[in-house]
Amino acid sequence: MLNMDLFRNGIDKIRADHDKRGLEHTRIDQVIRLDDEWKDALKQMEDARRERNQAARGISEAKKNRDTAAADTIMAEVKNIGAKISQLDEQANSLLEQRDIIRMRIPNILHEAVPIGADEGGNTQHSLHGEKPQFDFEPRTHNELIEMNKWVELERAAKIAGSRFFFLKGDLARMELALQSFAVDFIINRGFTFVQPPVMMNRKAYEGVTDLSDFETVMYGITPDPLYMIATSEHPLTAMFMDEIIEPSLLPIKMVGVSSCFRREVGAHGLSDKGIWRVHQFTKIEQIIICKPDDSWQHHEDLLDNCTDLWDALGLHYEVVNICTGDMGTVAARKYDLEAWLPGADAYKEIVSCSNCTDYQANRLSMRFRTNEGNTAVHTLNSTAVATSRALVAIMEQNQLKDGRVAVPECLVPLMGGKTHLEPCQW
RNA sequence: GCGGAGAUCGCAAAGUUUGGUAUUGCGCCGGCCUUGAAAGCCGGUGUCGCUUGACACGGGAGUUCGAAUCUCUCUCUCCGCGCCA
Repeated sequence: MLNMDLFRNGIDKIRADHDKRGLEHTRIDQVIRLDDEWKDALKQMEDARRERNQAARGISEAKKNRDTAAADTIMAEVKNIGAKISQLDEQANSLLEQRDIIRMRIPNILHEAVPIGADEGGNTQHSLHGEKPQFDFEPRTHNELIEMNKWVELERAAKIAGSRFFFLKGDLARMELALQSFAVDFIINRGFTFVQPPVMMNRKAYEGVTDLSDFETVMYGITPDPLYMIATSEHPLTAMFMDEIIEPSLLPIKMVGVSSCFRREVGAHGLSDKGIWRVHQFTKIEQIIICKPDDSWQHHEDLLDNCTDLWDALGLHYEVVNICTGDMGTVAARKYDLEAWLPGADAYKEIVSCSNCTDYQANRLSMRFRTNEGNTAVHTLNSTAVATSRALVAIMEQNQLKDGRVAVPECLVPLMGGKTHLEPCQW
């Protein structure tokens, strides 16, 4: 959510950003109009309240002087003022609520370096890492590999949970655990604190960190308690400091989280989504930074460096993509994706997303720190380190051998008891 | 799940019995003093509107001219009991 000050004193910035995104200005105008109406209503209500307060003081004074008659006179005068106040109060609250419902839907101000484009076709390449693996045989898709090696059970998972769930088995499951451990250690070594979050959140906290439409398409709600399963540990870790004034000496707060992630994936279809690429539940290691506004763009680059160093260590071939205006979404001001080469699919596909959300989440969550000029909203950043299911897909496809086995990335071998290749599961 | 105690400005506390419009200490910021610093003294230090103001004592509702204070309700924390990986 954008700060109201920007609507009152920096409206040109918002309009320019909408132009860049190709959006109509309707919502901006609505927010400004509702803000003016709210201020009028607020003023009226405050006048009425002031009247009431003065009367109350008069009564207090009169009673102290044992002047019951004077007290009764004033009480009779202000008898009905309460009803008037609550009516004005209701009106003001309603206007404020309307204003902020619309304000919540206005996207963040983009960084100037964000390329302009209508959709993902407008994304630009930032850098290319590693080399495309060459095969002297026809490379298999990860779906073929998990089936021939019996590493994943989709049908039995569908039987007990539903489609897009999976059992991981044998060496592939073991490598999943090794990946978690490797990624967490890797990010800890960059000065991040390891944090394991709750995997459910209440509605209020969740509205602070995500696009409202996600409640319909992404999040699982819980019965009977009004909670939501987290779609990523970004959400609890960012909302962790909700409603707090953070000690400046604590900033920047750097966290690496690991959690199961739950996504409904409503509307997602397609052959390329078969297998474990797009699923309802997966594990993700996530980097989070909460910092002062002046530092956030440097931190954004640092997060990306952590990612590229980590994926370089895994020895995989991928490109870094600069996300364009049309592909950006509401919350981020700038976003890099890592896209891994999948020889089976003959395409680069998303494995990491690295965002600077500036003060957009912090405004909604009311997360601030002290400065000489008063309390100021912090900036929040998040980046995948590794989403294990997708990392497994990339490793399987890029490291596959002619016989269908898969070479374990060197950095993971010590975490797999010295095992250098994934062997088929017996059943 | 049961019983008890609690939630007051960044932190710590008073005020709640008896309703009259939020106080103190620490921390932080600024000023005075000083060669500089500390100490000391003075002022400031939640939110919104900004011109005098309004709001804020965990959230919401109620009683009242007026609620931190009384009533109801929800949430969370602590202690004890029960259950449990």
